[in-house]
Amino acid sequence: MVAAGFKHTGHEHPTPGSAAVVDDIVAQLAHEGYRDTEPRRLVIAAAAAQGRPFTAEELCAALPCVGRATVYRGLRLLVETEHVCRVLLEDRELRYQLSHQEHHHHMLCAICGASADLVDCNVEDILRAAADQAGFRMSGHWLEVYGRCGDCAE
Amino acid sequence: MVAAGFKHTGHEHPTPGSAAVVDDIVAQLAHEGYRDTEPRRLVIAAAAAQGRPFTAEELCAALPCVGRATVYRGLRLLVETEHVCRVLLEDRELRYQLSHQEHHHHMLCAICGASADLVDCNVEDILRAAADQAGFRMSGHWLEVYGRCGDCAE
DNA sequence: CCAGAAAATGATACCTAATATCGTTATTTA
DNA sequence: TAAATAACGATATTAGGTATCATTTTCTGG
Repeated sequence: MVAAGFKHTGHEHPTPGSAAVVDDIVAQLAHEGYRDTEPRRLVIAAAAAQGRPFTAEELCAALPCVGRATVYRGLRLLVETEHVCRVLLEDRELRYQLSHQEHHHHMLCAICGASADLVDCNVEDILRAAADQAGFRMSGHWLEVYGRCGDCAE
Repeated sequence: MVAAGFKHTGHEHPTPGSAAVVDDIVAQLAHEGYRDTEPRRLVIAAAAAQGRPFTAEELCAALPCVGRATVYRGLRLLVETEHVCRVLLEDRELRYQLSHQEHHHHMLCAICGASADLVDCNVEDILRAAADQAGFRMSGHWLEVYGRCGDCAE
């Protein structure tokens, strides 16, 4: 999963995939006033269990005992609270992924669907400067990078 | 439309909005084997008449005499032949715009919806380098920049 | 610990954007 | 100018996601 040569910084969860991740996120949500519910925990656990970016529908399928609307609501909440980030495939399919970093972008493998976080690339500054040149004040951006991961590059 | 300080390079169409733009594109399409049809011309003309990025539905509404499917097909063809580019809003709404450049990105105004082309920003190189670091071979990317245009910055 | 307030849930209806189907029409070209 | 085929358009269908709302669960304060 973790490609060689990239770093993790801050905002880490305990050993990914473990129940501790769920507890951790639930605790942070509680701190913001969101209740600790069983369906919500299931959504978080399922999200954490995915090896790579997943769709909302995949999560629904993985959680037949949780209502569709609840899965979608759960994902939305996790995105808003920045525990999950959204990634956009080349065909505009929307996928989700547990977030490990503050702010970052993704490299997505077109073959196997794996993702790697791109950190410490100062794209923002360059974009802001380019925007300035066009007379715009930049407030946000959407960036995805596509390619092949080391394993699929053959 | 054209914000101060950005350039147009290559792949230009004649005076935007004019019938010449339509003839120009139709001619290029003909060269690639696509037929010159009335509905297709209407789609191109309508696209060229838009002042800012537009949705497929907006074009359908602007062309009540052209079938929905034809509008969508026409747009798809124009995107494939790179006469039209797709832009993605922050809410993932897909819009289209006549393309004026070879390859470029867009700055989108969150207030008025205007767009400006970002050219000559060497983001690609930086991304490719960052991808390399993550062990990925980059093949493409999706980038949109959001903010406020000069007029809406107040 | 219990009751009430509020939040969350889940079944389902609905919506929107887009594609697929397929018989008909228009455009080429030989 | 006729045959081949590309394109069209009406419509059905799909996919992804949101809205509704009655019911259930969670939390809080007494």
